[in-house]
Amino acid sequence: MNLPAKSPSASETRHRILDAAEVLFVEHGFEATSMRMITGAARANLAAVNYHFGSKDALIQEVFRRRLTELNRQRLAALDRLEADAGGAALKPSRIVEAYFGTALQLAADTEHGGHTFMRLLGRTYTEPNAFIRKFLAEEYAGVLERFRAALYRALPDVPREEILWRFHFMMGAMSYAIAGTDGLQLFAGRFDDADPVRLMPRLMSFLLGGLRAPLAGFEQACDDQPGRAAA
Amino acid sequence: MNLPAKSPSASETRHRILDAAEVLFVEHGFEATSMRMITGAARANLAAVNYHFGSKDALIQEVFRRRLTELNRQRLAALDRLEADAGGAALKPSRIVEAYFGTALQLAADTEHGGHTFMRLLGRTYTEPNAFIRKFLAEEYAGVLERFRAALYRALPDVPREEILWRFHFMMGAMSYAIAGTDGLQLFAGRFDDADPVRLMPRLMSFLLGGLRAPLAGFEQACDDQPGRAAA
Amino acid sequence: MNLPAKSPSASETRHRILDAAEVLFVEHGFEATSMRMITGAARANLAAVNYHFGSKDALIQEVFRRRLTELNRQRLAALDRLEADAGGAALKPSRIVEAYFGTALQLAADTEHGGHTFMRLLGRTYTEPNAFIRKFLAEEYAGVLERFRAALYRALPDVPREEILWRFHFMMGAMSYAIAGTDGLQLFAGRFDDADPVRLMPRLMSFLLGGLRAPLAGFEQACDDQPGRAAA
Amino acid sequence: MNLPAKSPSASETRHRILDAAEVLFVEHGFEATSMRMITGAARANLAAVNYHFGSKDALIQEVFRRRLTELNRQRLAALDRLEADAGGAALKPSRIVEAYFGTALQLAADTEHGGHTFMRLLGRTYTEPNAFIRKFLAEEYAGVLERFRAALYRALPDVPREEILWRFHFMMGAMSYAIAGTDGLQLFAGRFDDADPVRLMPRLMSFLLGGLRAPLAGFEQACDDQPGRAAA
DNA sequence: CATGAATGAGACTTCATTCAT
DNA sequence: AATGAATGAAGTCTCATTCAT
Repeated sequence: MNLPAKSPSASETRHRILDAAEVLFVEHGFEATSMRMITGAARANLAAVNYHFGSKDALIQEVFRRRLTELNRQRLAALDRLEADAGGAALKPSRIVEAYFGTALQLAADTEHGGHTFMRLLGRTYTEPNAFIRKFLAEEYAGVLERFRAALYRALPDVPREEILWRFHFMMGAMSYAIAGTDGLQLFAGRFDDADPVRLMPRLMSFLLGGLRAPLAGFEQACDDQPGRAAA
Repeated sequence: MNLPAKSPSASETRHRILDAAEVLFVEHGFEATSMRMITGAARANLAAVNYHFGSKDALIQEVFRRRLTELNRQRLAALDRLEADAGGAALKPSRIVEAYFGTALQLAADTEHGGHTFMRLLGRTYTEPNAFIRKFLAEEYAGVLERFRAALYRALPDVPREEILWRFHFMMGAMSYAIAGTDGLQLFAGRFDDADPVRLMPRLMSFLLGGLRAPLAGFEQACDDQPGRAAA
Repeated sequence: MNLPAKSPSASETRHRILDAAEVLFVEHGFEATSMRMITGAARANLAAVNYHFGSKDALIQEVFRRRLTELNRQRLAALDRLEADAGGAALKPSRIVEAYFGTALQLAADTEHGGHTFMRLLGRTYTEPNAFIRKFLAEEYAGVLERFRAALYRALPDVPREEILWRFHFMMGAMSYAIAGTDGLQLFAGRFDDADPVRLMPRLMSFLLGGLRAPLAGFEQACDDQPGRAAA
Repeated sequence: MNLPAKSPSASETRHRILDAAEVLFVEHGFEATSMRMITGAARANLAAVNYHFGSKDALIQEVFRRRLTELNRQRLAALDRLEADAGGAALKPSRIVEAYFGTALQLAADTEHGGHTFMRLLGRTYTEPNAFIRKFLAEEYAGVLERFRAALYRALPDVPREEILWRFHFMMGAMSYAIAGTDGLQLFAGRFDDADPVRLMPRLMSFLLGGLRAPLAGFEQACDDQPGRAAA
């Protein structure tokens, strides 16, 4: 099984280009990655990108589309399952957050099929200056975000909706940076002995939910300011 | 002090270039911002950048240096004050976080003198792929981070050090994205009626501390999963 | 005859390519018309041109050949008829000019079957810099021009032969430009309310014959310098 | 005198590029002339065209502008002189034609400073398919043509204005082709022993005026159909 | 008879940088 | 202190063409 696809319609070159581009985009960024670098790494002709995708921009778009379509499909499926299980009752916010960020973290933990690579790329791209990329990313996300936004509104009826959006925003930032920034800047170079993406999940999820549950205004709650110890 | 800058070494052209570059770097990124764009916006000769700074990379470095030096000086000063006030006792973690992130948020709230612009740039740069930029940013931060890391270790003696680093990491991500991503991707386009950077501060701070205080492992704490209401 | 073209050698794709190429060549020129444009407009595969014609140059050649062969056949037939009618006597120069240019103008008046399109293309091609095109056009014309040159020599025995050639040259220029330039440059934009190619014929023919009959050297003939009014 | 201009502001490279481009455009056409060919011939760097002109199109435009401005200035000056001499009386049509076409032919006779080269280029360009070139040529000509059109209308008050425009059109065609086509297609290859552009002038002028004076409609005027012999 | 995939060559343009002035 | 001219390298993209199917 898993024989190399010989069918020309599956265009094996096309896939090699997408894979090579994904890796190089993470490593050097979109602008600094030249078509020559991509086709070189993909063992393809320089003109192959334009032949298969039309332009560099279209290639970038396809790199995202093939992964995001699947990721967001899984996110929606997870949310569907939650709602089906709840049977009309309001969902627990933590479950919603898990459905959204857990799915992404699972993809980020996949180091075998490029999932980790892609999530690093995606994390960085949220602050991408290129207008074209921003635009189609927003379009690609529109549907999913709408669903999760509505779910959170229902789950947190007493929280001002604007605050919900902000916290969702903060959570996305924490996750993006956690994934994209770790191998990048390495501000605490050498100190992350354990950058295993698998173990990132519980750490990040705990942080995110802590942030989500934090008191709404001000931060001078009477507390000892120490992380709590989870009940076993 | 504060003499009228008559000195030719203070070269007004130099400042115009730095200001123009800062704005353009935020808008288009480093690679996509050409020397022509910079010198054009700064009403300077194309060769002026190389004349004043030596190279594009050196210009980038200087754009960061002039702001980061001051920002990190303020951070250290805030930490010094805290420690002086505590008189040898352990600091409250929330105060440390305030000293680090509050200072940055104050700069981000300054829309008059380019502070906001710079913080957006800085936020994006944490995930910058360019090796040269990563390297000097790490150097620029080394001292401050060392101090704050040590302070947090002392303030949270019972928390595994690795976990402290991770949470610091998550907090930086949430802040960076909150500042850099807001005007960028706009995933929830049009829904942020209130993107005022001044009001960002309490919101973000509350979220960060919530994350910092979250239970360490797992997230099935017995709680109602709702954000708390701060005591007045 | 007129059997339904079932023969595969008549390949309908071939004709669609020729028709599309003719139109595009007029619109954009040879160099600026790519094989993609041609096969796209002809709803054919990109490789179809090379398959059917061998190369782009061969296609260009065929676009001309299929029309020129017929046009020049008609020209020769008209001249044959004139000579047959004259029964050995010298021909009137105006009849010869009519045989040559009138035939072309008739083709140019055919807007139904691409004749107009082709004549615009032909008109422009007389000044085509491409060596290959010049060469085969010259060959294609060699026979016809030889016959008409000889006829004019006979019809105008007192006029230096060099002058005859020059005037023939001038006439071709006037006609080419009249056909090719009208829809193109439009120097007098909007002023040609009547660009009907059918009505072009008498106008141009009158001009050509006026030029042909003009005094040979100098131009200070005693005349009122006004166009004559034709006798009804 | 005529020392090589050392001043950098006169940018000698710029002129070399313009001269080289003019020659190559005549020889190969705009599309088939690459920037490499131009800068190669001008002994300049490949980037020099973009530095001095901004783009290939802008270079094309400048090639025309520098010559056409002068040519049309001379045409207007000639017309001004005619009108001044006439002192309010109507001009002879032949004088107007001389002012317009004679000036052009004089430039075409200048083989020393590229005038001949340029006129061949100009002649071909009247049927140029490239929309951009057509547009700016039309603009460049607008003023001159307006003046000459008005002058011809005044000089030929009894001739329908539309007919005047057509004949002007025909004359431009005859001239363009006479200049541009001679060295090009060479339909009568080898037969023009005397292609001397200086001697072209009286020949063409005679033809043009013959066409201008031709009877207006139909061409069956009672005449012997022979070119007249000019009165000495 | 026809086509999808692929390619080598070359197109125009832009880049950061240098240098003489 | 500053600049206009110039350049080598490299960018993306399009070209006509080929070939296995």
